[in-house]
Amino acid sequence: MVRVVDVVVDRVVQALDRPFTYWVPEELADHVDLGYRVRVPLGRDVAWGIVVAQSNREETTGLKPVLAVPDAFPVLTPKLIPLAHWLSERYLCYLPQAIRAMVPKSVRSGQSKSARGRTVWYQTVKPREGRASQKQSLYLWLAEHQPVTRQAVLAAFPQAGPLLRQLIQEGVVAERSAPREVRLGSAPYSLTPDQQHVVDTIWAGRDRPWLLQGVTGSGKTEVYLHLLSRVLGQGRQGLVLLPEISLTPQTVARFRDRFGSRVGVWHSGLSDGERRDTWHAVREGRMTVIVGARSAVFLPFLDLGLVVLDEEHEPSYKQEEHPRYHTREVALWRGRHEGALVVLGTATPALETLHRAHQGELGWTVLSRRVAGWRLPTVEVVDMRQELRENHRHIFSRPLLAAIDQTLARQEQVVLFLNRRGYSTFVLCRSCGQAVECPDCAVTMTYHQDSEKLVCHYCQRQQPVPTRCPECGSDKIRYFGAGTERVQAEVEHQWPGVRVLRADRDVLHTRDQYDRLYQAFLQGEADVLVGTQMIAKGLDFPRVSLVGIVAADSALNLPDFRSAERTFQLLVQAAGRAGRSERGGRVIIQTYNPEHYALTFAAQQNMEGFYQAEVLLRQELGYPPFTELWLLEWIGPSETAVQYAARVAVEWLRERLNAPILGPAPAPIARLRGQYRYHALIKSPNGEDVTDLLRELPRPDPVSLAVTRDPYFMM
DNA sequence: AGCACGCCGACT
DNA sequence: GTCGGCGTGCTC
Ligand SMILES: [Zn+2]
Ligand SMILES: [Zn+2]
Repeated sequence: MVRVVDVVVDRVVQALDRPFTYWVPEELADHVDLGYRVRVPLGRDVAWGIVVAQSNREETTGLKPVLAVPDAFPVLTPKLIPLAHWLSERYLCYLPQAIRAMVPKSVRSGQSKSARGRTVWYQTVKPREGRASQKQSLYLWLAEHQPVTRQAVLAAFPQAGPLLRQLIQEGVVAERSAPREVRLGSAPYSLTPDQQHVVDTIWAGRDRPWLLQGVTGSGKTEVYLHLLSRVLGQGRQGLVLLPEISLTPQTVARFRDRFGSRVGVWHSGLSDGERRDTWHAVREGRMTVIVGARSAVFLPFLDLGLVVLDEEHEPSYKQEEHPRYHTREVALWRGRHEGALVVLGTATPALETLHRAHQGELGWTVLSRRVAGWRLPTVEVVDMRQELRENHRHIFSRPLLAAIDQTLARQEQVVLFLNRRGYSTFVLCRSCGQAVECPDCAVTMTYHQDSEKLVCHYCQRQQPVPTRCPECGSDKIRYFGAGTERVQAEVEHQWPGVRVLRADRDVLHTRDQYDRLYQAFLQGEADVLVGTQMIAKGLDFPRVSLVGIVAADSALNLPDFRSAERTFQLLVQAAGRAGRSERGGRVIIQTYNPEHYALTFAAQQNMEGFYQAEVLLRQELGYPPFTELWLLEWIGPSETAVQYAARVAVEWLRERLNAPILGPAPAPIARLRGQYRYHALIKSPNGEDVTDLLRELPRPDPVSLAVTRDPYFMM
């Protein structure tokens, strides 16, 4: 009998999208196992691959041998192998693509085990004072990142060798062969009776996934912390997933304060060394709590007991590159297959999630009261059409102007939301009516006053601001559609001396900058914060008593069946930033559609009312959760070729599929970066299998086709 | 995806 | 004569 292994080779092509079988030479037999990386011959070439199955055979004729096994651990832990298959089937991608998304590159292409010495860990053991020096900054870095391996230290400080030795001699840093718990964390806070009830209810029903629907400010994080304690008490591990933007030092600190150095962080800003250290610590069970962004859902937990998906309605949980998975679905998969409790937490559940709760597929528990002393804010809707009719054309309505006045007079803070960056969203010629478009995209360019440029928000292309119309040469150029820069300027103009901060992608590039701005506003270093949706999430500003939503309709008119849902969620979440203290709060929503159900229910903070209205529409129009959507996008440099490919493919599908197909039609953004784009949307009634057909779909060469199951971005 | 084989045009 | 263009075919 000869041992053979099935290997998925790391080449992303249709023809190699299946395992290949190799025989295992005697001398490698002890080193190769499920999930291990292997070097294998492939044609006349040699390639990397991962073992996804193994067995024994009598004969090895026609098989080639495994050439080498570089690691002493599986890069894809055996529990995760079925997940790779599930991802590639469900989201229609190649297996190596799924594996690439699941295993960090620093692990996949790490040093071979022979080259990797014994792992040495460094931890601070005493505080150290000192002037700003190389040595002191190394110490501070260690204190912040500990426990860290030597590799990680050297990655951050290439010259750290001698300094490390000195720090160890001073006795402020210790070298260890395994990290020791430096901080045990504090005892749990006591819960409110509501929170206690929720924890007990979920724990009693932990054999199934739960929706925790808690109004903004109801203390969901405290519930997560208590559930984590219970899971850790069983000797298991916990994962808390957050939108990348919410993964601030304060958030992490709340978990670190409770659970000490057992807590690890996972996000896109980690260095390769940090990533590899954390990955191994999770796999070996040394790290028991991970607070992380989307991709943390693939970490190789030894014994996963709890997955929390906070702000579960957030669209950023949908991956935009292949495999285009939804973090919620992966979290639920892991819960099912690894026996972990899954908790989906939010004030404004996704419609699909709420539907599952109604159907009994999810346990459902509610925190309907804010923590002691906080009241839900009062919400007023201002009809901007009426303002216009009464000849008030300012971007701030009279009620909002008055409210800002009063709030500033009381020395309280104001938050103003607007979901558009820049100064003016478009630039128009008054003579010929032509708006300035991006040369590469079929969209108008946005005027940015900060940089004094026109910017395309889809391809980042920049242009000088025209003084004359590029079409007709007229100098009657006008600016329309206010963005955050304009709102900031308007506040500064209207209330001279008032300190205004702005939060959008143009001023906040890094997590650090975001954090500094948050701290500054929290400390009262400004009176008004103007921002995009990046400040609508779980931020906690006790001194904010007024939230103004400058243009509630901006998401409402997007060509997306979720536009009402998103508007509702954004309004409720934004309103939740007001009144996070006993001071109470007030929210003013400016809109041109005051009678739209997304607005009326948001003004009432009425999730259930919105759900009932929206679910009826979804059913009538054949959208999720009543159908499964597949978005097909054809992209290429020639419009006729793209259109033709789309038409042929959709015809081919219509001959074989009962499900309704919308399109093909030019995409809402018909051209992007010089490429033409056509869309079609399959509305598959739940159950009909579209996957196999889509796999066989003809794909003529010069046009590329991307397939997205359950699309979230349909532009 | 890589890599080799193969069969036609213009180059040291 | 041969160097190289990229069409076609294959990978346990
Ligand atoms: Zn563009
Ligand atoms: Zn013009």
